[in-house]
Amino acid sequence: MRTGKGKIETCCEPVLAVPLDEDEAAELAAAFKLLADPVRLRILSLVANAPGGELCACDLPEALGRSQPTVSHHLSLLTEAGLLTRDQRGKWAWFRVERDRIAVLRDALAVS
Amino acid sequence: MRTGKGKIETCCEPVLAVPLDEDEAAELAAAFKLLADPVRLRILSLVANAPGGELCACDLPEALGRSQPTVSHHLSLLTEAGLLTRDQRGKWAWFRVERDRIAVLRDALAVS
DNA sequence: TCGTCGTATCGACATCTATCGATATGAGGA
DNA sequence: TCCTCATATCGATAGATGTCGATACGACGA
Repeated sequence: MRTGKGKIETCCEPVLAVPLDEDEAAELAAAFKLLADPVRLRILSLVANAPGGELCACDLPEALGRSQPTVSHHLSLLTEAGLLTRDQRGKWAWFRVERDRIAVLRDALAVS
Repeated sequence: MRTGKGKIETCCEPVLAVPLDEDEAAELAAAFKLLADPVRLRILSLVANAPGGELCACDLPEALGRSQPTVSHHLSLLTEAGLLTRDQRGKWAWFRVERDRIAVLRDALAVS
């Protein structure tokens, strides 16, 4: 059974260019599910726009108005999927956006 | 309170280019939620690749392996959001993909 | 005015998930 | 070896949602 977790694969023909079979659809849907949450979108946005392109996890609970466990949960999902990469430095965890992964999802929505 | 329903707006700065505020994030998340389901992705894919770019709702329950009420439910969501347009012809409802709307979501994932 | 058939709505249910408090883990520093 | 603090995990809960059977609606044809 499908869990919705795990890395986003190179993945999937463009939705509008090729008929998707069940498995491709499930995989793509699991990927978009990660973008289907406002907290996760803001995490991606905050990290991408942080100075140097990286952000410390410690800044997020306040920036997002969510508890530390909640933030940690979302960071895990995004990192598992490969949309973020984690760099542990001493006590702090720093995150970067993996733009190639985002591009995969973007390309799946190719219009022409 | 936000329902997640209703039309996708012109909507939203690119996630990676501009820090999203809460409202923008909620709106974008609601939009991606529509793509976060395998049945809806397959509907979009099947309609987009149908001859003439349109498909009769009557073909979908069998093609998707879902009940007629379930298909109807998903068609409603996609149409409400403006990702599909409906054309009633006699007893049959025909659907087209609104590619401009898809492009809005695609552009929100602009990488560079 | 029926009957048929495509589609929509309703009600119910199981599953999923975002959330948080409490607690565990683990790395540094004293 | 403690204490501190950043982060992860656990357990519980409330709300969302995908699904279907039953039923209502509505257009067409006889």
